[in-house]
Amino acid sequence: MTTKQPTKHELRTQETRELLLGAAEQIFIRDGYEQAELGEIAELAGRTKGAIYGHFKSKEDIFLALVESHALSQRAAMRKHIESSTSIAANIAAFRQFFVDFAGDEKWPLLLLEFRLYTIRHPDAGERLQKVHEAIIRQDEESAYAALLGPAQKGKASVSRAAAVHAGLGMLSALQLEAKFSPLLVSQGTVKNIAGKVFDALFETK
Amino acid sequence: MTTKQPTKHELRTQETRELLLGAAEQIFIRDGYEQAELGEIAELAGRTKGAIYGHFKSKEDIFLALVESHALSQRAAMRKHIESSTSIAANIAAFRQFFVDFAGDEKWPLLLLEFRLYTIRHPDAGERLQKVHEAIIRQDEESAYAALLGPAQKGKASVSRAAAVHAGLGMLSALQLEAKFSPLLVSQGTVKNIAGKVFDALFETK
Amino acid sequence: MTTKQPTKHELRTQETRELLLGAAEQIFIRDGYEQAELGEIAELAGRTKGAIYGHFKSKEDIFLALVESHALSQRAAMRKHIESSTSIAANIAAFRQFFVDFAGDEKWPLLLLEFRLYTIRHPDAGERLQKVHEAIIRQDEESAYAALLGPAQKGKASVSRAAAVHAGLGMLSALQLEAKFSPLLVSQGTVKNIAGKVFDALFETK
Amino acid sequence: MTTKQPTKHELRTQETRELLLGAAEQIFIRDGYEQAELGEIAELAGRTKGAIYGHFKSKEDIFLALVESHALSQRAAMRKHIESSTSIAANIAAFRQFFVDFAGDEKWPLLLLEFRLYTIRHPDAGERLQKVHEAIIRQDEESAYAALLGPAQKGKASVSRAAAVHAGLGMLSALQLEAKFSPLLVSQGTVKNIAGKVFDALFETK
DNA sequence: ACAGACGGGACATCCCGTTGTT
DNA sequence: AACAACGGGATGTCCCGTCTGT
Repeated sequence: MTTKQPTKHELRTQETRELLLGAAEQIFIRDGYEQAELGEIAELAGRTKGAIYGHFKSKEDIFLALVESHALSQRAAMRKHIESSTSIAANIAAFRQFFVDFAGDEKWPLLLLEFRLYTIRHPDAGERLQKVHEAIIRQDEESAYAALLGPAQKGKASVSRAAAVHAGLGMLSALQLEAKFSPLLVSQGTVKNIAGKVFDALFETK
Repeated sequence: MTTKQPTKHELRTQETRELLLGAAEQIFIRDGYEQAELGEIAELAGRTKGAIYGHFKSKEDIFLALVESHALSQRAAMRKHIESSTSIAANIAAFRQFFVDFAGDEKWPLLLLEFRLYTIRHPDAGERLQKVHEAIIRQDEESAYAALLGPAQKGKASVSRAAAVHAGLGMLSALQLEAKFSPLLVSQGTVKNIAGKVFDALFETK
Repeated sequence: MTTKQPTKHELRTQETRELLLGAAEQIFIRDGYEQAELGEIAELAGRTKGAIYGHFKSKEDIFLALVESHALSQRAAMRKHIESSTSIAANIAAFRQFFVDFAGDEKWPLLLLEFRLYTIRHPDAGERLQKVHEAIIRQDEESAYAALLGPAQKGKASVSRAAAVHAGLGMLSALQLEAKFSPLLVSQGTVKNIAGKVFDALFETK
Repeated sequence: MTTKQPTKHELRTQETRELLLGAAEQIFIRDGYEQAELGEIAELAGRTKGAIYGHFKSKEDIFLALVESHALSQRAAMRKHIESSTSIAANIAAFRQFFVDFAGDEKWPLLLLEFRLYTIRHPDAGERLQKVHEAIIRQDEESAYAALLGPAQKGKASVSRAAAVHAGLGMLSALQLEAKFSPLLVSQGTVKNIAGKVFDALFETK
């Protein structure tokens, strides 16, 4: 076996890291990046601030680690969905489902919004940001998406596949935000309806 | 007339208020609510913090006043657009134009996003928040929008007019955010294309 | 009159600055730079940490301001001493007195030692450091000191006037330190004796 | 024999201790006591903080152990020098050489300065401090030094042998500090020149 | 003996809002 | 109305020393 037995230290480390990221998720979503307090995150995780700084370099670092972790699991989930599919039409259907589910999620969209705002306002946050971007964005996106979903329509008003994915996810984040903002007007059901419509419009799937 | 002639003093006061709001706009958009510093706002306006507290009660207050001011001028502009229109089709066209312009604006969408986030996280912010909401939202919205744009489609997947307006504006805010986040992928031109598609999808105008 | 009446604000500012620097002197000397607490300095001055940051940019800044202030008053005092002197011999006597007094001072030597250590360990502390240096050190030192004290002896073992001044002040700082370290062995009287001997040796005044 | 053969285990332990002290020397000299980080010391020694706390009780303890170790080896070296000497004149010459070498050393003087400052500021540091003092200072110093160097001159301005030794070493520490502070003005060559002059002045050796 | 994780607690820094002044 | 100084209080960051495990 190449995987050696994990020691208790390693187990503890892993457990703490997950506890911290779990707590960070709650607090960052609830309070936003700036208002989130590391002390509260630690407390929620049953640890102290000292533990946070044993695992992460800074508040920024734990935030980015959280986004990265979400992105990776998100991507893995999607890959699984699509692996079992054989036709472009099926891919599109799977992708559509992913979109709708994404809009309906109450956590990830808000986290992504925070991340977008943070990134715009800290363009020099450095290499860590690069890694997170790579976890969200793929290389050579357009061809990858074209292979998945078929090429984009041609024409003046057409939108490339990659742009559609990005803009779509961004807009759906805001849709969930809106649902939280005016829950009476924009229910979770409405969110799903709208998400579907937007997907169809962006990817022009008759 | 109840409105008396403004004195020189009042003019000066009014000017300061506008200077402050103008500076606040820049700083709040650039840094976000939490990171924005009142000192910097004052400095940019050529005043000091004392001036801010002469005109506003708190940081929250100047932020909300800014959003309210934008909302009112926005609404006035739209009203003007529509007043000259006579048919529902023309209304829809005018409204579509408003949507596309909104998405292309580089300030107001970001401000609105900040406002949404702030509101969600400070639901008990009190009466000031109410006034701002009223500036953005109308009473009896659905019927107002229906009168303007015609009734929404019926059916399981249909979306009410009011919900469409809210969700649409929210999503377009995020679209502009995306344009700032990935300018290479989502250009300002793409923003307008997508804004149009989303409008058509939401309001189902063949 | 060119000097306009100071406002109460300016008076208060000046007073607070002096209070803070006075308190800083006590604490920095007693505890050293690292162990000194800004809170204690503020408290001793009857102000709060907020006040410190209204007057100085950082802990480093208040420390350097303190050293600079001391250096300037020190230099002014010496200049006064020497102005009234007419011959080189009288200058030397005045300088010797200054040396002995310096060694006997219980504050300034320790402050200078802290400053030396700080400077060595923070070579990149920037322009502020330059200003402080200029307050302590003169330009074109050698000729200035030569004019004051006569030229240095020639020969292999001779020491330039400027080097003698610097090394001398440094060593006397440590002498005072030693007096604090072993008060029984090195009394304040011994300090003055030794300071005189060292001066004579360095400046080779028979 | 009470000293039994060291086992392999004990050798390893001894080696670690020396590694740690070597690393500590570098870090304490470079950063000063307060700024020195135990983590960095451990890393430099190729160990972890756990190892430090296996060998020493605290940060203070390793610092004092370091000073003590230096002092002991220093004293041993000097004893060797002097053992081979037969006349007081030769002793004085040997002692002078020791002084000049001390001033030229780039480590021990700085360490001693740190120790002096630390001691002044922690007078109640307890028994550990006593041990270190005994390593540096001898009992019945004056008679010991008088035997070595001849009695001190009599007279108002005379300085006892013991005081001269202490004050001398203290001042030379600061001399090396000055060389690091203004290397252009006070070169290592100048340091040796001045050290010699100061020695002659303090011990009044024609 | 040594490694690694974590607690615990301190502290510089920051900035909003208040107070007295002009 | 506007300025300027200051209080007040929070919080990210840091690091020593302990404790468990190997």
